[in-house]
Amino acid sequence: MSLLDRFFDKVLNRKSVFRDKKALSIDYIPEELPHREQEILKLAGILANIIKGTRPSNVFEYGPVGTGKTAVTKLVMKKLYERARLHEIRFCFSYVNCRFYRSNYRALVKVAIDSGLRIPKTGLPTDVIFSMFVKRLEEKFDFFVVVFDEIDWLVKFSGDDILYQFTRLNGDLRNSSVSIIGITNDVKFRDYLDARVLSSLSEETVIFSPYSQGQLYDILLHRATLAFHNGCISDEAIRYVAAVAARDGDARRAIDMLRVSGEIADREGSNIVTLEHVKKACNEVEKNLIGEILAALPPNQQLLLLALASLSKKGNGKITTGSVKKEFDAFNKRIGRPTVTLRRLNDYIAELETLGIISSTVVSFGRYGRTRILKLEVPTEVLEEYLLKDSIYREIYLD
DNA sequence: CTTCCACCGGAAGTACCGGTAA
DNA sequence: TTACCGGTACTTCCGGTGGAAG
Repeated sequence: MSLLDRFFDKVLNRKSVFRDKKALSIDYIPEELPHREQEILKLAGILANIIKGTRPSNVFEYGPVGTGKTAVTKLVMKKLYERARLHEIRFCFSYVNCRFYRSNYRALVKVAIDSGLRIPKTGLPTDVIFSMFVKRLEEKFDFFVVVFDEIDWLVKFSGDDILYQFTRLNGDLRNSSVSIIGITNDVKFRDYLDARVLSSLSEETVIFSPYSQGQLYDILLHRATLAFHNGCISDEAIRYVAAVAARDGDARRAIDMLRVSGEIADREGSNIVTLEHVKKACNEVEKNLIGEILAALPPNQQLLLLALASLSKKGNGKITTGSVKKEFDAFNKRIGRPTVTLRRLNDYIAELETLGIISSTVVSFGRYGRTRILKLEVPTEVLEEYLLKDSIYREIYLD
């Protein structure tokens, strides 16, 4: 038997610590959501009107990342759907993650498709699709609920036109009705929303608060019993994850860490997930997060970060917009790629700032102008590790 | 007090792309 | 094929603006 054959056999025969890894995936929705009973009941209470035959209020859900907004909503919608079918109520819903459907047009198409219409991804005018959707509603459904998850992305990129249209849709509908659930974690979201839309959107509000360490422990324990074989994860490991994640009460990150811990244990051929595995996982998750973000960035933004890194390495004081622009232009010239205007560069800076990769503060030097002071929020070594994989970047960076 | 620097950031426009309907 | 539709990725234009210098 060859080396490889023996290796494959070994992999095949190796026992995994996982019983059901799906239970730790991001889009897994368990039947039970510990410590979210209040929120589930509140949301279900609002939507239960559908079973009774009256239109439920629009709902606005607010809370930081990883507090169960999406999970609670999906769970309630699923149960509601089953229940409505039981009572032969013509009910349908659409779940739109606005991070992916961030233009009015795309979001509308997603909703229309979920209502059962066959719509091309592009090419049709918006109002045509809207009237197709309205017709569909009148013909097929008594109730329709649209969930806009991460609704702030939609509004930020495309304004609130579509929300306005949806909120006033009920006035035109005779046989059916539409309700909207908006979900966000952006505190400032309310500021850039039209007052009319805001008031009709928040007929009801459900607030989600971060999990405490104890609550995180319960959640992790619950998921771990689903995902791991009995006794394949130590209690101290779970406690450690709960403690780390308690910093920002983010259950999604905690669950992700648990999954990676298990993968590391498998990789090392261990039959139990130990504290060591978990500690490694914490580092890996953190690093991967940054790496994935950096890799997904458009080349110009990567180059901007490189320019920033190079300037901060030279270390001659504060880095202003102007100095970055100069370095950025120089880099582009060396690669032989056209550069962009300062206006566009400002947009890059703003985008990188919302991603948390850089931070900036406006300062005034009086006579010597007003500008922004830029700072990298990611260690330069980490940045170099991920960006200098590209040989073109290496050439221009190491001067 | 006024000036004026070095930008900021909104609005509108341009070019190109992939798609549909007639 | 042509006339649209919407998206992306910019550019052009231009009216601000905090505060040291004059």
